[in-house]
Amino acid sequence: MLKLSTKGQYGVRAMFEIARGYPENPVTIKEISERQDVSVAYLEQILNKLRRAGLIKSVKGPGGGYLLAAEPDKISIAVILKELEGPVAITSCLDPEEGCARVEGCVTHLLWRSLGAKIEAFLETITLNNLIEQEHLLKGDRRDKIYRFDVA
Amino acid sequence: MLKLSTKGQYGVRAMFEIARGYPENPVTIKEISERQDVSVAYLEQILNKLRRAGLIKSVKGPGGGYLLAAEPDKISIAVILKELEGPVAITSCLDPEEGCARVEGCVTHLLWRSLGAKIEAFLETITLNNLIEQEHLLKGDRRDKIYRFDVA
DNA sequence: ATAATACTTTACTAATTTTGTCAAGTATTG
DNA sequence: CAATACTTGACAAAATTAGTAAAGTATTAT
Ligand code: FES
Ligand code: FES
Repeated sequence: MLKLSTKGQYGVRAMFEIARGYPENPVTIKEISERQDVSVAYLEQILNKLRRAGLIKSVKGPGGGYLLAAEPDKISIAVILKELEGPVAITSCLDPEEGCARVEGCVTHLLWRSLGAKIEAFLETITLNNLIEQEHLLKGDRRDKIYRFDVA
Repeated sequence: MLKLSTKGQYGVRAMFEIARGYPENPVTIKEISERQDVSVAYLEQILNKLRRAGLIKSVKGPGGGYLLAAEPDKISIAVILKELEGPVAITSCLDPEEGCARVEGCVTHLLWRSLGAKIEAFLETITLNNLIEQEHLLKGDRRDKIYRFDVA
């Protein structure tokens, strides 16, 4: 339950690859495709959304590619996912575009709202920079010190 | 993003109605259907799963219906949702039945795992009893004291 | 007994969402 | 001016969701 679509997952992984080129090194779709094992055509779709949202910039022509539009520690996972999958909305009653007539007096409504808020708050605390830090730890030998995103 | 299916939502709402009959008053599918606005046929499907999972008991014949199999404060939302929608698995890589070959060295994997763990932990703290408490507050006038499931 | 109540099970299907592919562009630079 | 690389929109197969339908079985009040 509570699955994330591949679009969101691939999007975060693509942003991570682009973040590795920050601040001067444009990363091509082809590179992202090879490193993250996602088709070029699908990535085009995803990166277009992210560019229109202003999260990345593109550089055309030979030597071109994608660049982060802000510092890696200023871009949260929450922002990326929201662009690709819309706001966190556990139930359609909570979706800004849908709503529900039963909200008043609905016992579960506040529960789902609270869960959504918790998820959002968590994803807002994680940035691309955290992913880069995480990678350094994964590549190093300090297994005992791996940063596990707060998992106890 | 991160939507819950209607099955899960309706399931929790149905369990809430059954909890109101605890410990001696069987609640019929028809009653649940009317109060929660879900078709009888669909509820049959949902309640069957929950019964097979041992969360509720059924009493046949006139005067029959469904009863909670345990105390309302012993049944968490997490348990209900797991029966109806399977385990929390933000990505298919985390799904016990699927897995992923890239797990080693995957930067985002721990992130999704951590998020899933947080969601699960939260849902485990909420019980049917909490929903009943919440209803009392909603019906009362103490708007200032509404229990909001921890939303700040 | 038996009729009424109420749960049980399986099968099926329409609608939606997801997960992509494809093709024909446009822009930039060496 | 050719190669590189982004850009856009249309389209479709596959999977999932959200139900409906029908034909049961079990129990009890009368
Ligand atoms: S059913 Fe929509 S808010 Fe509860
Ligand atoms: S892609 Fe499967 S674990 Fe990261």
